[in-house]
Amino acid sequence: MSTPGRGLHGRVLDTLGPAITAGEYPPGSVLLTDELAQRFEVSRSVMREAVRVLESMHLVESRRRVGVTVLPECEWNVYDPQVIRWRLAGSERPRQLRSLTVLRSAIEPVAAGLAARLATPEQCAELTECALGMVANSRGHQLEGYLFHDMAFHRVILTASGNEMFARLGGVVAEVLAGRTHHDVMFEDPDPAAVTLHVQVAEAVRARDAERAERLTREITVGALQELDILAP
Amino acid sequence: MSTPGRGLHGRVLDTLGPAITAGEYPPGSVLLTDELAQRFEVSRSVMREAVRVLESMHLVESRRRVGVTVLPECEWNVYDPQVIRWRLAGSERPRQLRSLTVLRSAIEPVAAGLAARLATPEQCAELTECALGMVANSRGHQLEGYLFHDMAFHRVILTASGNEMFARLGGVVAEVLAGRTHHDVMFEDPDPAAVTLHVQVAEAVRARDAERAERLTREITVGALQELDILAP
DNA sequence: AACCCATTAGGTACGACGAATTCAAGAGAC
DNA sequence: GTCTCTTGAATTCGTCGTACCTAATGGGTT
Repeated sequence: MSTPGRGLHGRVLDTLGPAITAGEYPPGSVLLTDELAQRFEVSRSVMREAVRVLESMHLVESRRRVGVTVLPECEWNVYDPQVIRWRLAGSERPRQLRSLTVLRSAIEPVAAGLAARLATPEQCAELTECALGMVANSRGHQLEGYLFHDMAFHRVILTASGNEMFARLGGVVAEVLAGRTHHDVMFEDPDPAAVTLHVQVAEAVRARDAERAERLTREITVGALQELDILAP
Repeated sequence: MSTPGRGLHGRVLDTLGPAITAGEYPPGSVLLTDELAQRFEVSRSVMREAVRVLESMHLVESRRRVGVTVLPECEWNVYDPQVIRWRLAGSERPRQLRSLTVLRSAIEPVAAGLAARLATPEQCAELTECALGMVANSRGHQLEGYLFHDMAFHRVILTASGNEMFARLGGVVAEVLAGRTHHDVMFEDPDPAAVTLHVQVAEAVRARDAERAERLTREITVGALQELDILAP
C-alpha cells in the first residue's frame, strides 16, 4: 500500500520501521549504522538515509561515539501516517486501533458540525451518495461495498470541514474502518442503526443543521467506541 | 528550541523547510539536488539526507530524471511537529494558528473528560497546582508566569487522558498558547472568566465529574476560538 | 580528583558508475 | 505533409566505496 519500494532505503525502512514500532528494540537499544548496513546488504550511504528518516519520525536518535539509539514510545511522531501503518501492521495493532478510535470520537463530531456550515453543494451531494451506497450495501454480506462507501463518507465529512488538520485524518479513519472490516470481528451485516445515522448526518449537513450533524456523528463514534469496549463504568 | 544544529543536514532543513512550508516554491516546482548542494555549500550526501527527510514529511517527492518536486499542501504531514513549527514561524502563521485552535477545540474537551476518569492523584494535584499558579499570575501583567502554568495545565490534561494521540498534542498546544502571548495581541491581563474556568476544570477532574470537565473545557476552547474570530454567523 | 589521550562511531566530502525516465530526432505509414 | 511509433541520447537521481574529519567516551595517568 501507499509507497512500496521507493529505493533501497525504503526497503530498509519497511523492515526496520515495523520492527522498532513493534517494540523489538527496547528504548535505549543501540544500533550501529555499519552493522545495519551489513545486515541489510546496503551501503552506508543508504543506511544513513534510512536512519535520517527514522530520526525525523523521532523513532531513533543518532549520536556520535554511541550509535543509533531507539527512543521511548512517548517521543514517537504517532501522527505520521507511516508510523500509524507500521503500528497497525504489528502486535500493537489493538492498542493503536483504540487510540485512533478515541481520536475519531473527538474529531469527527466537530468536523461534521463544521461541514454542515461549510460544505459545498457538490460535497453535500457526494455525502448523500455515500450514505445511499451504505444503505444499498448494508444487507446480504456486501461488506466490501459497504466499507467503500463508509470510508468515502467519513473522508468527505473531514474534508468538507474546511480544516486541513481534520482533512489529513481521512486516510487514518479509512484504515481504521478497513481494519475493522478485514481483521476484526465483522461477520454480520453492519448495525442498521449506524446506517440510519449516516443517512441522517448527510441530511443534517445538507440542511445546514450543524448542531444536529455534530450530535448524530457523536452517536456514530460512540458506537465505534462501544465496539471496542471503550466506555464509562 | 527543540533540536537546533543536529548536523549539516539539519542546517539545510532549517532553511529549506521554512521556505517550502511558506509556499516560496509553488507545488510542482523542481529543485535539483546538486544545485541545492552548491547553494548550501554542502556535499551531495548531506543534501540527499535532507531531501530524504523532506520526503518523509511529504513536502517533496524525488524522481529520477526530474529532480525534487514540491508537493501540494494537501500532501504535507501537517501533524509533524517540525512542519508545525516551520509553518508557525512563517507567513502561514495565522492560518496555522486557526487550524490548530479548531483542533484544540475538538480534542481538549474529550481529553478532559477522559482525564476526569483516569487521572492519577498526582496528576489531579498537579492540575490544581497549575490552576492556582494561573490565578496567582492573572493580574499585574505577569504574562510569562501565567503562560507557564497555562501550558502546564493543558499538557497535564492531555497526558492524563491516557490517550497517546492526545498526549502528543501537548507540545502543539503549548506552542499555540505561547504564540498567543508572544506574537499576537495580549497586552492586557487574561480574561478572569477563563481563569475561573481552569480552576473549575481542575475541580471537576478531581471530583471525577467527566461530563462537567468536558463541558467546562469546551467553554475554554470556545473562548480560544472567539479570540480568533472563529464562530458561527 | 582533575586531566589527558587513544579509541570509536557517526559526520562529511568526493568520485565513479548504474539505472530509469524524459525528450527529441528520425524512420515509417497513412 | 502530417502523424505515429521507435530509437537513442541526455539528464538526474540512486547506489557504492573510500578517505578523512569530528567529537564523545572511557580509561589511564598525574
